[in-house]
Amino acid sequence: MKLYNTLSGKKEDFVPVMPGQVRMYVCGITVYDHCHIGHARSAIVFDIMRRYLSYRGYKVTFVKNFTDIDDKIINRAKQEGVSWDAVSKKYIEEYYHDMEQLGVGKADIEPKATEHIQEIIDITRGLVDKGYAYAVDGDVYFQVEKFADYGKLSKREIDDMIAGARVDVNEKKRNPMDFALWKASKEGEPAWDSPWGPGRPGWHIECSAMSQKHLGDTFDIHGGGADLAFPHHENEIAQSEAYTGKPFARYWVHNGFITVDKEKMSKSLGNFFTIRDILGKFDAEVVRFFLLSTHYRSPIEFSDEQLRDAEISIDRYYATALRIRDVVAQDHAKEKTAADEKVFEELLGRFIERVAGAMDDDFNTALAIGHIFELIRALNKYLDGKPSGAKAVALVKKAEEVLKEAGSILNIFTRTPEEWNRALMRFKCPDVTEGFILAKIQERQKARERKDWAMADAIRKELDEKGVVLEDKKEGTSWKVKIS
RNA sequence: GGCGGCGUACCCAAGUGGCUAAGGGAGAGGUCUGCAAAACCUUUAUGCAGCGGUUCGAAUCCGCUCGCCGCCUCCA
Repeated sequence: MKLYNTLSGKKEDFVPVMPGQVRMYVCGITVYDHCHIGHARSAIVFDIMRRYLSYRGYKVTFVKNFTDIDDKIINRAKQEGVSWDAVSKKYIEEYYHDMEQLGVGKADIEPKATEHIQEIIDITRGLVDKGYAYAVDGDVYFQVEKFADYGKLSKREIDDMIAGARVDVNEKKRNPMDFALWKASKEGEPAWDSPWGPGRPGWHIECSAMSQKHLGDTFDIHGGGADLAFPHHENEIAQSEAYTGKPFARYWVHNGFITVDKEKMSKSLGNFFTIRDILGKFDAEVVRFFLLSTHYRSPIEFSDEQLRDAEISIDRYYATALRIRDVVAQDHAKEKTAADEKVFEELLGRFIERVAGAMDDDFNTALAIGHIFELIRALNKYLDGKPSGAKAVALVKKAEEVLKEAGSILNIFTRTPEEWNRALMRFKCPDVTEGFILAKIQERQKARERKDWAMADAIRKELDEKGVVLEDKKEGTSWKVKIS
C-alpha cells in the first residue's frame, strides 16, 4: 500500500511498526457546537481508511478523541448559562447521532481530554524536568527553540513564523511561538489541581497524552484535517518526541477541506452547512458517495448540484442491482451466450483487484468508484445481449457479488433497491404512498390493454408530476422515484 | 511577507514518464418502446492554465509567468 505522508510530502510505501497491525490516531472534534459537513468529511475519510485496512487484513486499533475542555466550550457554557461539562456532554451526544446517521463507525477507543488529566500532568512535568518547558504564573509553556526538529511537519522555520504578523503577543512567553501545555484557570473556570496550581490542559497536549497511553510512544498513522497540521500536529510532535525521545507517528495523513464558492467552509466565515441540515435534504448514502467521489486530499466544492449528481450515480447502481435480480429470476432453460461475454468476463475477473489497487494507492476512492461504474456499464451491455443459461446466471451473480464487495469497502451500495427507493421517497415525494402508485399503475394497465394510450399517458404524466417515474417492461410496469 | 497546494472537456472528477487521457452528469444523434423510461451505441479535450526546458518519449519531471485556494489565530 501507498500512503501520502505530510511529513515527507510524498506517497510512501505503508509499512506498519508491527507487521499485520495498524495503530491509528485521528483528532476528533471539540465538542461545543453542531458538526458541519467538513467534520463529516474527516470522519468518513478516516472511517473508510480504517475499514479498508481491516479489509486488507490488518488488525487495526483506531483511536479518535474528543476535546471536551477548551476555551470555546467554556465560552459556550457562559453564553448558555450552563456548566461546561453540560455543553461537552450535549455535543458528544449530537456527534454520535450525526455519525450514526452517516454510517460512520465508532473508533475502538474514544478518549476524552478530561479523563487524561493525570497523564497530561505527567508529560508536562516531564517536559519541564527535561528543560523543554517552563512554568510562569501557573501556566506552563513548551519552548519551541529547544526542539531542534520544530517545523518539520509543516515545513516552516520558527523565525519565518515570527516574522509573520499574526502571532499573538504574550508577555509570559519567552518566544512568541511557544505554546501552552497547561493553563492556569481563572476564577470560576473549570480547574484541576497540578504542581503549578489549579488549571487545565492546553489544546495540543491532550493528543500527545491520549495517543501515547492508548497506542504507545510510536504508532503508525496520525490523521486529521489539513488545518490541524499547523500548529496542532506540529506541537504534538514536539511534545511527544521531546518527552519520549522516540519518533511519534510515522505517517501523517490530512484530509482536504470542503469549500463553498471556492472558500474553505468554516464557522468564522459562516458558510457552513450542518450535517443535520444536509441529512434533511439528502440521504446519508448520498453524502458518503459525494465525499468519496473526490480524493481525500483534494478540496471538494459543496453544492446541492453535486449532491444531486451523487444521487443520480447511486440510483444508477441500484437500478442495475434490480436488473440483476430480474435477470436471475428469469427462465434460464435455454443456453444463450451474449456477444460481449468475453469482454465482460474479463473485466469481471479483474474487478476486485482493480478496486483494491485503487484503494492501495493512497485510498483513491474516486478511482475505485470509476471502476465500479465501468463494470456497471459492461454488465448492462452484457445483459442487453439477452444472455441465458447457467453460465450467464453465474456471471451475473458474480457481478452482483463483487459489486457488493466493492461497495462494502466504501460503505456504499449496502442496501436493497427497495430500501434505496424508500429512502428517496422520503425526500422526493413524501406525500405519495406506494398503494396509490400501485392503484394508478393498475388503472393505467387496463387503459393500455384497451389501447387507450391517451389515458395511459395521462396517468403516467400525473405520476411524473408527483415525482414517480414508470417503466414498462415485459414482466409488467415498475416504478421508481424520479430524481432531479 | 514565509510555507504548502491546486489549475484536465459544458460541469464534476481520476490519471504524476510510454497502449486509443478512467468514471459520472449535461447536450446532440441513434437502437429499443404504442409512446416513454431504463439500458446500450455514437458524439463533445490531437488535448491536460500559458511559455520555455530535460527526455527517444511529459498532463505527469524542472524553471518562469498568470489565476485560484489553504496554513502562518480557533478551525475537520
